[in-house]
Amino acid sequence: MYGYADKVFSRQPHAGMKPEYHREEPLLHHTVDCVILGFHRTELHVLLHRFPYKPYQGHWALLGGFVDSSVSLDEAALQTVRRLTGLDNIYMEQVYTFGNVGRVPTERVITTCYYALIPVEPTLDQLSPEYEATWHPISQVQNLALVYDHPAMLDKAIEQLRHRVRFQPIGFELLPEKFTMTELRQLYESILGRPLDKRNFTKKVQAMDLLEKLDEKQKDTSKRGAFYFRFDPERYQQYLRDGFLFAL
Amino acid sequence: MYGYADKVFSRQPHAGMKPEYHREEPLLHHTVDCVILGFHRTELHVLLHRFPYKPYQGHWALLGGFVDSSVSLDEAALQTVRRLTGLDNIYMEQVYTFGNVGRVPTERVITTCYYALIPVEPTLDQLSPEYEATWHPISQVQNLALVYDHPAMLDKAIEQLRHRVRFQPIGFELLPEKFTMTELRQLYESILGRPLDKRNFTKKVQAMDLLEKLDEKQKDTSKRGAFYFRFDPERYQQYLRDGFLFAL
DNA sequence: ACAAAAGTGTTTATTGTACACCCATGC
DNA sequence: GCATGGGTGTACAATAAACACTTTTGT
Repeated sequence: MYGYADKVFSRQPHAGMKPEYHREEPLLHHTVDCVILGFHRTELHVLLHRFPYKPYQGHWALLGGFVDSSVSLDEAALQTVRRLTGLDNIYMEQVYTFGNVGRVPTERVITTCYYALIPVEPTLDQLSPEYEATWHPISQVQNLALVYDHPAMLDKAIEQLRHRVRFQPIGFELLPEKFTMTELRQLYESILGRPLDKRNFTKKVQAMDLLEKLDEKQKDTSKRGAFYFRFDPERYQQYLRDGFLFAL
Repeated sequence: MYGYADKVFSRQPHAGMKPEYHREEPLLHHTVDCVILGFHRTELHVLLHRFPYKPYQGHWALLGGFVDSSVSLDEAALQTVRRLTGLDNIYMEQVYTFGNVGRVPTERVITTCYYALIPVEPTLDQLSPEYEATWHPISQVQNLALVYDHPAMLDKAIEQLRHRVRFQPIGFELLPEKFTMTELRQLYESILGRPLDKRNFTKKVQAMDLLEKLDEKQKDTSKRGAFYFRFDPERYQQYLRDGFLFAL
């Protein structure tokens, strides 16, 4: 998957077509785990839940789910996010598949990791309560002792997002409809993990002709106020399709 | 996996540890498919075999294999290459996991795609004959009607190799010990799918201080002869670890 | 009046790109 | 002597990076 979900619905699952040469082949458990990312305040956050099973009960973990034979991997990942957040039509991307034998001590299971980009605010008070899920700033996660190889999953997801950010726009998925230039820059700073020059950043963003400056100002963070911008949806879609090179 | 195989051996496979919450979960077939790449003459080639099962019997396909619960995904991929070529200690990288429901018409199977980089010459007359495998120039493969979603796998593998080539050295895996500057350039041209300026290429490669110029000349392709080079193993390993930026 | 964040251009250094001729040799 | 691929340097353009002061306004 790359971008928004292709709607691939399940069909009659191979009824009676199972060929001879598959009959005797090994069967495995397969799960998806989702690195659900959002931008809140000045930093990227990840949505974690408290792991409910021993021996890691109570530890923080990415949310995941088993894949059964009626859904695609992509759908399974989408369902996981939907189950937790209620959100649909989510931007997701596959990251990597973790398949070492001992990665989950109690069980052989292969896990495909996805990351999802979602807006944080809509989820703040409607996270499905059964999961005890909360948002954590990316910079704090290393202190959290995630279960299994979830730290590696998170690393790989961030690495991939860092790469992606250079070739396609991502703000739409993570920012509210209206946002200030400072917010956009802080988003990129948080993803890339380093400060960016304010003037050069503004220059480059404006050169892409992707933003529309609004008349309205945000006055929360300064007396003077900062102009809001929003994405030009057409240019945004075009860049999603064609890509760009956003050297920061 | 990234680079050479970690030797992860199987251990006692979870005997008696299966937790309650896994007992009832769905089981699936999982395979690995390998895009085995090599550089021959002036072009990148891919090793394909004739698919032995209906309904695609006789079509060209990537070689793959089932994953069972005693081996990691990486090991399964290595075994696949070893089975076909007899080669061990292969450079491999995971590409993507394909998990749509209908991707294999007869069966629900999830497949993780890897690419492997190997030298072609050692394999030329010792390919395991039971597979009817042969090398095909990358530029010709689109005419070949590969089975299932193997065309997409090949595309993704090449795309990833193109990306990789910009950040880490790869010649060691694909070239003989001694090679000419022209051969090295043709390798990069074939991977990137576009011509590269001879002078600029030489300049950039030499600036990396990665090659050692030998006294010996290759005289096959010209009267004048071309100097052989070889990689400086230490610098090569260093670049593999630390990466570089090789803007071509 | 002052604190706090917003906004705005220029200069310099670096890097990428384009380009053409002579060289060495085997036939 | 000529055909074939091998080998080499320079000039120009584009891009990235560094950098500091003025503006606005709520308190």
